[in-house]
Parts: sequence; C-alpha cells; structure tokens
Amino acid sequence: MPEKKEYPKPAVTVDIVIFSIIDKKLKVLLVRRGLEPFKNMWALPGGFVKMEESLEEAAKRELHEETGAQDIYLEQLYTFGQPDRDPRDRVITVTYMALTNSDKIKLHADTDVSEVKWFSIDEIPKLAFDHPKILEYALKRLRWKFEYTSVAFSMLSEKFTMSDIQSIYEIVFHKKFDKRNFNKKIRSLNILNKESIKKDVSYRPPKLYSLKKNIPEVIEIIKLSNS
Amino acid sequence: MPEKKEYPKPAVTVDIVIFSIIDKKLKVLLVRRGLEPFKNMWALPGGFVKMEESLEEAAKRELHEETGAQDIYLEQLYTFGQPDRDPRDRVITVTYMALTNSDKIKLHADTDVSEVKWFSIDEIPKLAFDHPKILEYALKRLRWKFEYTSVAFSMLSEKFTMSDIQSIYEIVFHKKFDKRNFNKKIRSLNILNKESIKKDVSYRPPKLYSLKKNIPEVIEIIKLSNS
DNA sequence: ACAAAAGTGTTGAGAGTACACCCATGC
DNA sequence: GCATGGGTGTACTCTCAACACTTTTGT
Repeated sequence: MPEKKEYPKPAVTVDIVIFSIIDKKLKVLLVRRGLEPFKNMWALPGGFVKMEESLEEAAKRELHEETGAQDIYLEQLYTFGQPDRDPRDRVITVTYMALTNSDKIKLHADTDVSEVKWFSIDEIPKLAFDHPKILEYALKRLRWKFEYTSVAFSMLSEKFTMSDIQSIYEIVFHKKFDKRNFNKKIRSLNILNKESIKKDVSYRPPKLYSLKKNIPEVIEIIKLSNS
Repeated sequence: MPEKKEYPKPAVTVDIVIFSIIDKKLKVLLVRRGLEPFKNMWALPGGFVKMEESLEEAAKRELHEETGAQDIYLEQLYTFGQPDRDPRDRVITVTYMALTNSDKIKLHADTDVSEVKWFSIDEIPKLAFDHPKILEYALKRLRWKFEYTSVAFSMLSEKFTMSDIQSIYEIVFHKKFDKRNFNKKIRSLNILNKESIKKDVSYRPPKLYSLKKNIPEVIEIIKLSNS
C-alpha cells in the first residue's frame, strides 16, 4: 500500500443478484436500464458506492431502493474488475447475493431504471456488461450454499411445511428428492421448531415448522439423494 | 448502475495473504511499511490497482514484486470496504490468498517497503489497517479449502511423499491424523501418480508421488479423523 | 543389530439410499 | 366416498474411525 498521490481511480459499484422462489420457479430480479451504456437492456440492480457508506450498506441501500425489502439475507459474492467490463470507464463491481421470500417485496423502479421484473433463471434475457458471468457465479454459489448451509430457509416465510422446504430444494437443483429421506435429513439437523397445524387446506393439514433462532451459518448438510 | 458523473471515487487496492509451510510451520508473508500511515508497522503486501490492469493482474504483480514468484496458486478472498479502514482516505481493498511452496520464493523488499519477512501464524505482530481481520478470514478460507479441495498440493514441490502431504494437513489443522486412514483417503481420490523411489535418506526410502494434471478444483474430500 | 520412518488391512458403527402404504381433511 | 397431498419405517450398502505390527534402509 504505497503513498496516496492523485492517480486516476476506478469507479466502484455494487451489483446484486436477488433470488426468490415465485410460482415454483427460481427467479432473479432484473432492471431495465434507463441510461447509456446498454440503455434499455436488462441488467442486475446496482449502483455506485458512496464515499461514506460501506459496501454492504451500499448493497442494502440498492436492495431497498429497488424492492422496498429490508432484513433479507445478503452475502458478498465476488469482485469483478476486468478493465474493459464497462465500455466508458474503469468500473470495479463488488457483487452480492440476496435471498428472499417474495412476499417481503414490493417492486418499484427507481430513478435510473425504467422497469423492474422477476425473471425465471431459464428465461434470462440478454444482459448488460458482464452480468451473465455474475449471474452464473451467483447460481453456483446459491447451489453450494443450499447443500452446505441453511440459507434455504431465508426463502420461506416464517412458518412453513416440510414440502415447502423440499419444494425449494427441488427447484434450485432441478431434481426430485425422496420425501422420506428428505424429511429424515432435515429433522436430523435439529434446527426446526414445531408449530401448530395449518387449517385452510382441503386435504390432510400439514405440520408447520419454524427455524430455530441462532442457527450457525454452516451446518454441513444437506447432501440429497435423487427422487 | 446510474450514469457516470464526476463523483468522488474511493481508491482500490489489492492485499495478498501469502501462505507457505516453512520449518514445519504455517507462515504468512508480511512487509514492513516504509510510508505513512502506519509507517514501520507490519502489514500484508499489496498496492493500488492500476487503471489498465485487472484485479488478478494487480495481485500477481504485487506478488511478483514482493517475492519474485510466478505461477503460484492465487484466489480472490473478499473485498473489504469500511469507510474508515484507512485513516487518510476511502480505500477499498480486494483481498487475495496465495499458496506456495517456499522454494519458489526469493524475498526482496520493493520500493515502499523496508523489510519483507515470513511470520508463523501464531507469532503475528500488530498489523496495520484491518489486516488482522483479513488474515483471520484467509485462515478460515485456507482450512476450508484444505478440507474440500486439493489446494494443499500447491504448497508442496512437484514430487512429494505421503508424509509430506500429511504433514502439511497436520500443520494447517493443528492436529495429528492417523497415517493409515490418511493414506487411504488420499489414495482413494485418485489424483496422484506414482514416481520413482527417493534414495537419499538413512531409513526406508518413501515412495514419491506427483499430482495428476487437470484435477478439477473442488474434489469434495478430505474429512479427516484425529490421531 | 539398531534406529528411523515407511508401509499396510480389518472390524464395527453410523450415515446414506432405496423403496410403498396408510392417513386426515374438504367437498 | 373420493380426491388430495401428508406422513411414516426398514433393510442394505458404503464410508468413516479406530487400531498395531512388519519392512526397508543407513550406519
């Protein structure tokens, strides 16, 4: 770290890959750019880091501006800094992944964006910048996190059934799992509380669970067998 | 990503945590700062990212300047950007971890640094900036990588014995492992080639191995039992 | 012959996997 | 009473963990 002189500096942004499960699909939130470059193209939400805020604060601010959401799972992914990744200028982007249950969210386009929309991960439009690479990286991380930690629960509402959990695992991995084994695995982790019984269904009412508090981040789980 | 205007920008540096095994200890390379702030204090090697180089190129350049080493294992860790982490100025640092076998390295202090030295991880001096946090993060990542990938082999010379490998695992985890089980585990990974026989020892000569080429990064290994 | 480290195999416990039927409710 | 998803147990396989003695070389 040599002395500060006035060298030219790169710009620093944060970009956020926000995942949610909606209509039984894994979706990503994208915004349509209102400005050049890549005007009108879809892109990950993001923006410049302000001088007085930390990177995580910047990510939270952008998240809040785009979605109204607060207190959602947020994790730094990777920092991309190829000199040519932005055609105008040197821009380094610190990327984050956010996971949410979609009822926490009310979309509203902010000032630099003309539209905000959820896209299924298998129907992603052409994206601006190196955002395809970022999204691919995020997906890998998401799957990895699902295998080894309990982040999946941050995509559910507070109370949920076993099939709610199994369903999001199946969606994220494009795979069916055996109900009995899945159940056993999740129960053996010992991270759930039993809640009451759901009443409003026209079939046998499922048990409801909630996640225990203060679960450590990495639990070393959740290797799953096929259908 | 809003439009470019001339907002003030943070400075961007890379800092590198370089690990090696020397004298049966896990060591980190530190430099003594030649400049304010924190003049004369020990710190991780690093420096500003130039406008025309990528982050990884910047890390490689710094690595090369400090150690003369080339072609060593390098991986991005995390980006730290608290507004107050540098007392002068807003500085965001992208951190990297490097792993090397110490014979690849010839230390030479570069221009902004008065001394370069290996420190045992249990004898780390007071460090400048938030470098203690960075080092702690790197150590976690190192241990994690040892458990799940074959990065350990990048801290060995090209040919090595089983006890060479076992020894670096024991050093990194502060733990003894059972020789037979360790052996079995490593052999079951199927990533080693047998080489000739070492001759220059005064006891039964061990077999030499080398790592096969093109081993995929994550191998899902290496959970190990105690002594 | 002795010192030093290398090399090697078996057994038991626990986790992972495959697999199919009855249950509780609303209509 | 029927349609819908909910809920549950067992047997087999395979991986992990614990454990000790013989071998090869140099001196």
